[in-house]
Amino acid sequence: MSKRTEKTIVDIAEELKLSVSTVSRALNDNPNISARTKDRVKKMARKLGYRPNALAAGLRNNKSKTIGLIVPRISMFFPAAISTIIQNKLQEHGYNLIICQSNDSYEQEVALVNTLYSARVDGLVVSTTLYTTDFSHFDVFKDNNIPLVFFDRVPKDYNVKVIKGDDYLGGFTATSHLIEKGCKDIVHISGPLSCNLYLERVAGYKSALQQHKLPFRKTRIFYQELTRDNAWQTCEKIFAQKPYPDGIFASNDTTAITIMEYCRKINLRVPEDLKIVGYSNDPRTEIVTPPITSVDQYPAMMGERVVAALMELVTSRQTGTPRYSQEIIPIQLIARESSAAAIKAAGKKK
Amino acid sequence: MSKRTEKTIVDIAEELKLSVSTVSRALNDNPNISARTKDRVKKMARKLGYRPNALAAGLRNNKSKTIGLIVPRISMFFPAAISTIIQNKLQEHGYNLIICQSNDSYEQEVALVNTLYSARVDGLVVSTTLYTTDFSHFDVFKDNNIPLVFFDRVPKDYNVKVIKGDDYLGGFTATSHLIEKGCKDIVHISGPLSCNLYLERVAGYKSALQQHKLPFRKTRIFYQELTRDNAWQTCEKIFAQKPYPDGIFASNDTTAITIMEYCRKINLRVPEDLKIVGYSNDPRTEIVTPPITSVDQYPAMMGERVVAALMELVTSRQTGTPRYSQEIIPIQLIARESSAAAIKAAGKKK
DNA sequence: CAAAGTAATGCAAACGTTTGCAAAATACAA
DNA sequence: TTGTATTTTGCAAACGTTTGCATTACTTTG
Repeated sequence: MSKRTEKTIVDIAEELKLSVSTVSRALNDNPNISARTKDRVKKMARKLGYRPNALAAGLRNNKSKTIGLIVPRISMFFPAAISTIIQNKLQEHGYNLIICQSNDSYEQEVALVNTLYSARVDGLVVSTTLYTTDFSHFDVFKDNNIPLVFFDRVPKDYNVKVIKGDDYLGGFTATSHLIEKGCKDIVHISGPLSCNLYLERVAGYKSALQQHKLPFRKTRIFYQELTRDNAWQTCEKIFAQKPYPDGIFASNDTTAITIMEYCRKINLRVPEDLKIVGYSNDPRTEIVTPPITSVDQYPAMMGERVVAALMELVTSRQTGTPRYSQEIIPIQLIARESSAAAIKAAGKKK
Repeated sequence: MSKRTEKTIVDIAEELKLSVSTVSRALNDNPNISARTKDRVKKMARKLGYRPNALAAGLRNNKSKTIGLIVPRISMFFPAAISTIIQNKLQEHGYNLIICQSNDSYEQEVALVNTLYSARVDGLVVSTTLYTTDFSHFDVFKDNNIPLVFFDRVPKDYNVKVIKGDDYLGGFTATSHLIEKGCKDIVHISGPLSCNLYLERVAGYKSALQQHKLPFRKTRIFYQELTRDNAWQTCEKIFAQKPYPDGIFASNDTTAITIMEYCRKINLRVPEDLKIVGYSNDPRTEIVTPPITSVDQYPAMMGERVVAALMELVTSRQTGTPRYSQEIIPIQLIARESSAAAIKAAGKKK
């Protein structure tokens, strides 16, 4: 149907016998265009069905009003929660968001960084792959002084803006909680240590044991991608022989939930025989029976801080070399039945 | 640090004493550029750290290699599941995806359509707001013959490509299932009828009742935004007076889960006293106790079909007026304990 | 009423690509 | 060697904006 119907500002200009510059300024509410002209231009724009071309403007201005986001997976609770916030906040600031998934593949991450750079995004937000230890593919952004913000899974030894949870404290708090509830033999199921945040949680775990004079044993800690399948297999290992642990601190909630299912299968009572703490406070932890204790990471706060940091960087682009800071978002342990003390739990179960 | 370091193809051209056109063609593997030149160009591009500018190319080619996606919320299971698939598939096709959330606000949806048009996306994928009944804001896309695909929440009486679940059958199957399990008085909690798919599920519900010679009563059906809070309130209404229903078909899983929590609170046994069926097969239905029967909508298949349809439209842009078709994705009832027949359930509960 | 100041508009270049057409370089044939 | 076919390269315009600077059109003031 409509062939070359794409109206541009030159169409408006011709129609009104004005110059394109005047039209452009009028549309952008430039102060030294008369009110009358602005009015005429806007009316005509509407009449012609004019639609601004962001590509052209972006090319000219060297800014796309678009932000890139790379997360491992948008279907996982924590990144999903943060992405939601980020998208909504950016929308308020007039930015579009290109969301990409690395699927925890380093190669994909590298490729994505490049295409997002090609798209000339005005900023990039990243939560890295589990296995990203080399960060040089982000250099393009740093070198060209394009706002770059990492959150949650953040780089180690790479000078850049970082917003992360308090993983050390999280690990410490979770473990301490189990100890306080009476656990003496606590297994920790961790993610791979290539990802820094797991390292910190492990440190917190160790530190809590030490502080309570409990022994740390290498055999009581497992490193794995925290999937359902892996969790099940690890359970099989753990419960292949006695003594069983009396507490498990899992570094994500999928794992915690799976452990609980396993317990049900082998008739181990939670929390009487085994206490469980997860991580992230996935809403699933609340609806499962018994509800699972977890460490909340305040995703909304983190998302808001990410956008705030990004906007700061975007507006202060020219102001010399930015000082890269690291922000720590607090955590909070949400105690639920899965880690309740023996007596109380027994009472509740009738 | 680096000031005007942005290298362009003209830098490459100058460096190599070639024309920009040759460089451009070389980079794009144009067949009538000699292998030797291609090689030289690519080497130099790498050496200079050249990065293609997609904005410039997009402006010139009138295509951005970017697709827009508008969903109510990316944190809800079903849209999230589909978005994941769509993003991954598009990535394979070399397209970026701009994901936007309407937050179920009609005004936001309109605004998003416009900004995505401004961004000159090469296609738009939409699952509408609950309250979108006027679709004229999508006309820009139709009129300019830009690929436009709707899924799940699709328009009524708006000639466009549509990929939807079999909602009538879903409603029918869910209701029939409850009847077969012995329910005689089935409540249906539906979304607002401004959204077509709920209308169809209601039709399925009615039709199942009728087919089994059960009476349809207006008072046994509720229309509301399917949130947790609303579900709880509706439960309070439903169980404010006897007779209680013996089955509830909820049009989403959040509602189904909330109903079950409510039952626990008022000591109503599921499935003995009340059987429940949800919709969408949210993974939460599986981990809750008892697990909840739900209607699976094959989100992966739907997402794949969306992308396939989109790509077809993108490639056949010039080929006259496209014939808009409607694709129906099948559904499948996943029977779980929440709707188990009386005897069996009693046995299982010990 | 002229001069000077201010307000409003226009010119033209630039942003980084791609591409139709023309031109040059090379290969082939007679 | 010349002419023709074929391969390879270059010219220049175009995509739709924005913006520094120049110009014109109005006001104001002495």
